[in-house]
Amino acid sequence: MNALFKALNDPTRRAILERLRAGPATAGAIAEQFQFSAPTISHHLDLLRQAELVTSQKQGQFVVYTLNMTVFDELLGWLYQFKS
Amino acid sequence: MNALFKALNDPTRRAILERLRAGPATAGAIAEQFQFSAPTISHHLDLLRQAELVTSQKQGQFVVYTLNMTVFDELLGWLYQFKS
DNA sequence: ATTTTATTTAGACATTTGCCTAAACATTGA
DNA sequence: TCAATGTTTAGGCAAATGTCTAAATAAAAT
Repeated sequence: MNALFKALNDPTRRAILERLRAGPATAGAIAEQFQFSAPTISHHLDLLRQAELVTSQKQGQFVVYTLNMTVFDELLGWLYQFKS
Repeated sequence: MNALFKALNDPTRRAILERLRAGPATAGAIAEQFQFSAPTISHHLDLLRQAELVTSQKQGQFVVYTLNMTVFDELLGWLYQFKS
């Protein structure tokens, strides 16, 4: 839960998640959309992975990142306790 | 949206929200439940108020904090885009 | 009036965060 | 094998964060 909220508490990381809604993408393709350096984006991706918001698979020299929507359910569950 | 995620990115603040599910409470009553100093809790309450997750009304020398569930809908809306 | 009680504001300090550049690692292609 | 490409790791730095104590503010009680 901590890692989840931490990962979401950054506009760049939230934008990465929104980008991945369109489908999996390589680290490089993701990095192209932002003005930050590749290492910076790599670090953001690492935090998203720690929160299990994304998964990564190595494909040759590329690393493909994919949204993991499973974790959203955990978050929704936490939020729903406030809806009653 | 930024203030919202920022406010949620702290276990003490999330615990305060959960405390307020049981009903409104004064700053002092909230602070009693934690090991932190009153100023620290006051600061957390300030961040929750900035995110509009809580409202506060002064009642005599007390300040009563109340959950504001309205903002949760905004968050649910953001999450929902990932569910399809 | 003065003191007590409730809360916030101010200022300091250590830790965490987000960014960078340089270097390392891993895979592909000449 | 050597060079090019894609990505991560390492290390450094400024800004933000979470905590504290001391002081200020405001209302209540004596």
